[in-house]
Amino acid sequence: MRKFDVDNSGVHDARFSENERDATVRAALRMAAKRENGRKNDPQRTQENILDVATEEFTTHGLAGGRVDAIAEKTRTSKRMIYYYFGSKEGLYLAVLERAYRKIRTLEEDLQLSNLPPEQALRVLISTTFDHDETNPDFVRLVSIENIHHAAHMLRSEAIRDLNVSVIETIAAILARGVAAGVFVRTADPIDIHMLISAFCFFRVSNRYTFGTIFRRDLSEPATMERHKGMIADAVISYLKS
Amino acid sequence: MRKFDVDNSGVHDARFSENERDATVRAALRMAAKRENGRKNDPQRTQENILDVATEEFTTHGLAGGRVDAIAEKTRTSKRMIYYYFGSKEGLYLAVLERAYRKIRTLEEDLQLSNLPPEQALRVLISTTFDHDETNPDFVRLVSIENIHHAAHMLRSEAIRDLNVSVIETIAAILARGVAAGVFVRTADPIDIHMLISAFCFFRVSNRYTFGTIFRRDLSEPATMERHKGMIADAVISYLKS
DNA sequence: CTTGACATACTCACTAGTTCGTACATTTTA
DNA sequence: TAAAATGTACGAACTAGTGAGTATGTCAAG
Repeated sequence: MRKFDVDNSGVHDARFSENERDATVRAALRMAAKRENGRKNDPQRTQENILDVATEEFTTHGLAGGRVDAIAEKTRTSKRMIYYYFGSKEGLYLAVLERAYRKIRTLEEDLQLSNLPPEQALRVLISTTFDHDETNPDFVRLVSIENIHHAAHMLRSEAIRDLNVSVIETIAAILARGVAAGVFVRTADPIDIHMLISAFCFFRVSNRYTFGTIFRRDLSEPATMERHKGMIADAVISYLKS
Repeated sequence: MRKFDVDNSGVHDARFSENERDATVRAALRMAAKRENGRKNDPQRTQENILDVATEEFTTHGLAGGRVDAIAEKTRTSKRMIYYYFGSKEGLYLAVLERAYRKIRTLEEDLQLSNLPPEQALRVLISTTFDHDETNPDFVRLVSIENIHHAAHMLRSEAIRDLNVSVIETIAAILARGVAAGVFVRTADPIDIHMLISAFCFFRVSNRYTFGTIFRRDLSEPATMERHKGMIADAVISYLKS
């Protein structure tokens, strides 16, 4: 039997209150002791398990292509539980999407860029964005899927919308400092710059298969990755300096 | 009897060979005359009609999300005809994909760039790519969908694979001329440059909805478009000059 | 510290509706 | 009249979702 680690750090913040979490942690410890005999009630683990499997299913087959039955089969639990916890296929998909976004927020949060010189700060930011997309293909695919569906589910989730805004502020600050210091000569819109960076990093992952097929090039090769990382950074910076 | 061949050598070639096109044009004219009374056999028009509707359906709902019955209802004809001509839902999807690619090839074919100075040639090429993605959101969406399906259908179609290669040759020539003339100082890989350009142009369209939702910005606004077009061109050129 | 009532977590089997695909009949064209 | 093109109706399989009952854990009262 497979064991699932119940690590999930920030995940339950939204769904469970502090009190409830304590209760659940205690419960989990109790559970851990007598794991091998018959049924155990472990809602947290069950939900995480469902979300893990659902993420895999939706990212490989899309929302419409993903099968609830297929998800159910791969979980430790049953289809009935999926509906018990998430209400519907769409509800499950939304939960998957939100969890993916939440996971990212924690990563993006602290990057001490304000004490670095502007150009270096920007390079670090670009490198971070690049690595982020590279190491989170699931997230990239979910966003692609969302776009096919006209971002319909995203619209319903404020949690997701009020995200990325901090990145823009970070970029705006770097650009302002750069111009003030005379390192950058161009005054650019921070959202545009974010898009220039994000487009390249995202595309490398989202279009990996078609691009790879057409040009017979493996974009996940380390050497290619490093070259691309350098290229996007140089392109953005030379743009701001020209 | 079914017209659809398993190896589909017959269907697509026949539909687009020069000889038959003339024949069909003549037929179409004949048809046009007596359009209002009862059923007319017009296979070409029927197929085109199905492909138009199917493109719309697949680009809005994806491959799995697209419904054959929905397509059939919106056509001038019946579901039976879809299977008669395309064999299966996947066959139809593949035909849609191939037609989209074919449409693009004709557009990309002749761009007389070799007699323009390198920098200007590159600007024209970038502008063309930009406009292309902008005016062909269907194509962009189909490619996105293909990536979700790991480019599985693209692999089966050589027609599609042997495309874009000409763009690379064009870029390679421009870069070589630029370096020779001393306008560009950096020797870059043409495929990388193509990716830098394509990523931005593609992303603007493919991620229009999520990006628009998060940053509350309409990417299809003319002013925004022009600014972006200038930005990607400047970024690429300043990169090559640095 | 036991009991039993209650809430939560969970199981099993089932269904209503959808969806791709086809058998069969018919009409048009060459 | 043969072959190609088309319309109608239907079915088998799949798929999202549910009804109804069971197990487990909690907690308060005896």
